[in-house]
Amino acid sequence: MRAMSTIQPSTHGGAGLRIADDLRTAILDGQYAPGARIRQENLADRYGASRLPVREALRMLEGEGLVRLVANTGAWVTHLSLADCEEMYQIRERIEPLLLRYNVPLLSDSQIDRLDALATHMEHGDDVEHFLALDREFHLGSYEAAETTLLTDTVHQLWNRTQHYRRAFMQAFRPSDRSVHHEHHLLVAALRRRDVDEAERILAAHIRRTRFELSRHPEIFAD
Amino acid sequence: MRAMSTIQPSTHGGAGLRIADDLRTAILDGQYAPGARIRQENLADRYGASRLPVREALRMLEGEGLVRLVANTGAWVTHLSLADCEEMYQIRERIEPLLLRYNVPLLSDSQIDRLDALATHMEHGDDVEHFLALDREFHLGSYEAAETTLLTDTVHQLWNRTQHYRRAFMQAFRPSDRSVHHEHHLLVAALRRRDVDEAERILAAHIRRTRFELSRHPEIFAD
DNA sequence: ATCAGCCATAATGTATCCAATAACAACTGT
DNA sequence: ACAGTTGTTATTGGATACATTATGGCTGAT
Repeated sequence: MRAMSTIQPSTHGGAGLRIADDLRTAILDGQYAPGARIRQENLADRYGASRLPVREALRMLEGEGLVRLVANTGAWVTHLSLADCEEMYQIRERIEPLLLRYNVPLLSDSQIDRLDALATHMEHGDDVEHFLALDREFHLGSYEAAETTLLTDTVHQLWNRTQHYRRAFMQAFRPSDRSVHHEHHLLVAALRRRDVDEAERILAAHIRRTRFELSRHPEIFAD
Repeated sequence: MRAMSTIQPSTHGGAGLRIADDLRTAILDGQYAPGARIRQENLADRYGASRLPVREALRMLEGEGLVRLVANTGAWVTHLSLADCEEMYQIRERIEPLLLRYNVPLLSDSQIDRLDALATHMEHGDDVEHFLALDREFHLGSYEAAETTLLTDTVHQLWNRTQHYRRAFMQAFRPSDRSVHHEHHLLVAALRRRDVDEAERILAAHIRRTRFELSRHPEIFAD
């Protein structure tokens, strides 16, 4: 009846998934802040569906760590503590190099060219959202060649779960430090040489350095 | 009508969770083989509930990777390929040492005593199920001291997702090789010395060796 | 005899309705 | 005035009923 604006339920059997996809995007875009309450009925009529597929969507996103569900109480966008976030960065530091290792021999020259262009493009321009998008595209792009499934999914989830705090950090501090870009270019160079071990080292250091920077600004995680 | 034996629905608001816990246990116990179809209605009247909480439970287990859901089609116990399993072992090889690192300084002497006893107990006795349970208790027990959340959960999930293939491997081959036990004892010794780096190395090697053994028996993953 | 297409059946997806829980506010008693 | 309690309301949890989709068997034609 209402909210038929967005989409008509022409396709049966994927409502929960569609809602989950949309809600995920909304959370990652920052339209929902961590800790924000999610009301089932709101989503239900926003998507012109009943609360049932909404609940399924929430369960899916709970599995991805983006949403926290409490029985008989409600749903909230997951809120991370600094300790949680550091944990995730430590995990990333260990498994992203592994994922990169899978990819190094498989990345095409043109894919590497694209990464190069992204790294360069990222250096110029001062819009936070733009930087976040390019940075994400750069790193996840370097993982696109291999057909790993679980590993790729895990890394994507880690990026999603920390997305908001990356944004908060960038918005608050806009580091003048150019290390990020140097590391990106070094990484591209190592990829060109197909130097797996060095690529792993650079990436691990890149993530570790980011973790240190985050740790120095615990106020981002203040409730 | 039946199955009111187990629990009366006195508690409102946790049915999905209860079903998920039960089903998870059943899958890990081997009562459901990988690839087995899961019928919503079956579970529904087994647990004396409607299909609705069953679906929630399935979504939860899907998030944990134990179940695969296809829209309009059904649910199956997740089936892993050898490549998938190797991926998981490679991830384990990288992050379990990290989790162990968190724990080494926090494990109490009595906890280490218990690990020691488990390692010894595991050596004698030839029941596969018993070995699996003790091995799991040993390793996950060595991760119980730290209050890491995401990392601990991830490791538990990896253990759960590979549980069936560990069982299949042990049932099929019962390795006469005693390396497992030597590694366990070496690990306990390193923990006693609070030698973090060495403990990490031993654990990584332990997991890596297991991965190699698995790789030599692809027939376990034959459909 | 084999394969394509159709139909019947069984299982899943969704909406609506009702029950139960929890948060909140007003009230009463000390 | 304050705290404990009770009632009210908004929100979530679950069951039943119905729509929709996939699947397996059957029929018929080539």
